[in-house]
Amino acid sequence: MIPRRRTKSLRSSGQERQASIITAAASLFAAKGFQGMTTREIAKTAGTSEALVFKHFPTKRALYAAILAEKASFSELLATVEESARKRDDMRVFAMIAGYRIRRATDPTMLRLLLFSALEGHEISDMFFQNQHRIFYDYLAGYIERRICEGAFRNVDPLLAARAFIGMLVHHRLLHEIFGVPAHRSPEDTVDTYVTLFLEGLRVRPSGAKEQRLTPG
Amino acid sequence: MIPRRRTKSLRSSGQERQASIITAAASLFAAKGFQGMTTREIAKTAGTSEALVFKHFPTKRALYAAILAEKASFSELLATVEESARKRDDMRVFAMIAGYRIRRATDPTMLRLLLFSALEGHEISDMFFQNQHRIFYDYLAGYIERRICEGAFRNVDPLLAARAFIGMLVHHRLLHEIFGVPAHRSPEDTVDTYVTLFLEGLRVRPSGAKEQRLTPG
DNA sequence: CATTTTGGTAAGTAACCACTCACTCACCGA
DNA sequence: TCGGTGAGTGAGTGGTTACTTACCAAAATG
Repeated sequence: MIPRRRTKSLRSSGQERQASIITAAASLFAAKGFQGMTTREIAKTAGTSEALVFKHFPTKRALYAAILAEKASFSELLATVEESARKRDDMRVFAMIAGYRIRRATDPTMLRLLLFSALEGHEISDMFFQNQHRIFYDYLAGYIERRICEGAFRNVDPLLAARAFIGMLVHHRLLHEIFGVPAHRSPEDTVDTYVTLFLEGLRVRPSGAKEQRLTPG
Repeated sequence: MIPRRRTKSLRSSGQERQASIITAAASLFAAKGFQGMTTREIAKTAGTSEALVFKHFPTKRALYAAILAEKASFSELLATVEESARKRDDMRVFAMIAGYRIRRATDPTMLRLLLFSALEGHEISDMFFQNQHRIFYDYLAGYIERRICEGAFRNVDPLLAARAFIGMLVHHRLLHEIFGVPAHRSPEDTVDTYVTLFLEGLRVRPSGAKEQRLTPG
């Protein structure tokens, strides 16, 4: 039933082709958006004909849906973070998240892909964001909330705080990957600056020195 | 030379029409992007014919350039902020910037416009970012740097700190305007949370209580 | 009033788009 | 060896796109 090709053949299996089409389409989509890429380009990039693309995917939109369905989740990161979270090692928790997003920035095309799909307003984009990203914000907000209850963090809205932190990181990538702003600091320095800035803003102050007006008037 | 039309006429002046075409094109561009909007739609939205659009703008790209050229600058905001900056009223400086971007969020289409143009990689987008946004980051970084020299802020990279703050705000708008996340706090609360979080992270700690380990181990 | 200028358009055109069709050919089981 | 099946394609199709052309009429000008 399943064709086991033991020797090299001139033809690919259906799954191989399908994967190569998705890969080609994904890179084109990240570069040009849904409207910007043509089915002819996709076929050429995938090394096949346009007709074959439509043999695998009934419409261009269906191909687009397949792209998003294939894309990564944060489960890998969350599992690693969870360990530091149990130890209440705030610095490490946030540094890992920041490092994951800045240093070895997942897939450089992911941000473009996500933004394009959101801007162009495809329905699947919502699902993508709800399933992949909300859990991430919720996890982080949950951690912050716990630390507030434990008296380690100041009493702020946990979800806003989580978004503030992710906001620093996303914006950083936005500037670099979308707007082409050059990095003027090493990734390590950058991660350290953001994490320290955020944690210092969140941690409770030593008691007795509640207010410190720096400038009179 | 200049046609002074004292009575209503059936025809608009060149400048009026040009403006209405740009307005129509801008809203369509923000909604669908450059590739997503068609010249036919632009004409229909502007209430004229397609041919007239091309009488005013030689190509679709030229029209796109006109859109970006028309769009706002931050000079208004910067002038208002400058007053609080002279008084060294940190809270107000950052609250004004945050309020400007969150409460009465400039033009809700601006962010979409900027992102679309950056993603689609038009050359004019670079110029737009360089001229309109860099000065904003540089101004904020300059203020932070001054406050560091004065001993009010901790010694962090001023540009990274500025980007961190703007990042919180941009990300906030991104979630709401692009990804459709509902606001669960009032704009005032949101601004206050972000500003406090950021300023607490930036201000120097009261001397004598440098380290406060909250959790042993 | 005649004329020039300017605002405005209907009706194209060539190129390009997503998508289809009729067809060939490689491979495999029997 | 041979027929069936799925991989693969060249050459379209109708519709849409950015952009043109040829022409018209309302003002402005004198």
